[in-house]
Amino acid sequence: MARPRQFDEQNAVTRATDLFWRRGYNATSVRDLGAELKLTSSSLYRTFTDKHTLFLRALDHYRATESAEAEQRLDAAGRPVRQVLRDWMLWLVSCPSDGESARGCFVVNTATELGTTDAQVSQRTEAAFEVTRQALRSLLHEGRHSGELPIDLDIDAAVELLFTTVLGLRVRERAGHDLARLATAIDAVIQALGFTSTQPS
Amino acid sequence: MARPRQFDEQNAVTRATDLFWRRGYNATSVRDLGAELKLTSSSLYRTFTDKHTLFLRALDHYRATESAEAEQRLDAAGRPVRQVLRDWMLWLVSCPSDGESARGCFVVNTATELGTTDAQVSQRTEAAFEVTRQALRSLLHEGRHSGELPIDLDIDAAVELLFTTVLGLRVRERAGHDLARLATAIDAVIQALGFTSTQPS
DNA sequence: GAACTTGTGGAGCGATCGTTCCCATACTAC
DNA sequence: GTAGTATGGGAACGATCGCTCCACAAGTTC
Repeated sequence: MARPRQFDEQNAVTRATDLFWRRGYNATSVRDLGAELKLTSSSLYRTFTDKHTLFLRALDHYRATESAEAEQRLDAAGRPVRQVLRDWMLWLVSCPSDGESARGCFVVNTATELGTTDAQVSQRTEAAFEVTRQALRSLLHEGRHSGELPIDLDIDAAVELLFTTVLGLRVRERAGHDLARLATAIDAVIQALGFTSTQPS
Repeated sequence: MARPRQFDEQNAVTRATDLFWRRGYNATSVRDLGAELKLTSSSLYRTFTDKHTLFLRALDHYRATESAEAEQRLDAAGRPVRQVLRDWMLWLVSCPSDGESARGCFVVNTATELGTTDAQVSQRTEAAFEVTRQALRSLLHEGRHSGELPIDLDIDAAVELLFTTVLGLRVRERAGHDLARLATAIDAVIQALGFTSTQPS
């Protein structure tokens, strides 16, 4: 109906997500965002209201892409549960850290930086956490049903252990820890689940 | 030789540590610090050089107090290793969150906020992590030596698993997760170590 | 073409950032 | 008491913060 946009809004959100992901909320200024998204501040504010709202958009975008891919990779689809779990965790800690420093997990970084002080943010981080927990729960149920996992496995406990371990792995990835050590932790937690068939994965 | 200080430097560092711990580096302004430490900016800068240096002092103070207590609590001193480990982790996640929001672990919060971008900071966080890993390693060796843990326990793997789990617990504490669920994760990781004597701890 | 609507560029708002400076103050040394 | 010295209080520096405003550009509708 009038002058069309010269930029792609979705692409801008993607770039904003990457910047917030790497630097965190407080360390990313609106001018940084403008430079990275190639937007003037007027376009940025007209389109995204303000910095905080754009951050929420970035969080939502992350969940819709990165988190969604993670959950997709947790879908067994007939493959051995042990292998799915192992590949998934290895994939988590070897995420592309394209140049600069390791990014870790945007949700984990955000949860620790903004803690429980921002209701809109913590509602999103908690929702993301819950989705992962449910995906893990489903996978373990499938493993127990198929006989890969012991019938008396305490799934609630196993989910808590796996989920907690994953958060730890994400922190260690962000901190730049040696991938080999993270792989050791991954194999250890998988062994802890007590898979019955110990075929190599 | 001249006018004496009206404030206790050590107490000021303690208060600064608490503030940085709760809010992080970027979200804590020098004026916030001045108000909390009851210092004017001139005294603050004369004593602590600048914000970044004070932050390093706070990190060092944290390691010398909180981290030191954590490592002391990891010293078996004749008690069953299983009990030491369990009490230690429960203590970690039920740290006093005196009012306001949960503080988590200052080292973990710092490592995720500043990542690997600040060499002086990451050198300290990595050193703190290494001390914890070594304390865990010693405890596991003791458990294996006393027969509490299986003789063929892979201690390297167990250390990586425990350490990673602990980082995850700290994140979840910061995020305000239910203590009962964290306790479930703790019991699960302890069970994973395969203690031989299963007496109640 | 004219009228209208929306995006763009950029100056600039008030507030706050980390930091410095000045001076009165309060103590020691003699 | 006097001289010397480090501190405490606080104004104020330049830079940057998040954000607003406005004139102009670039389209659509008729």
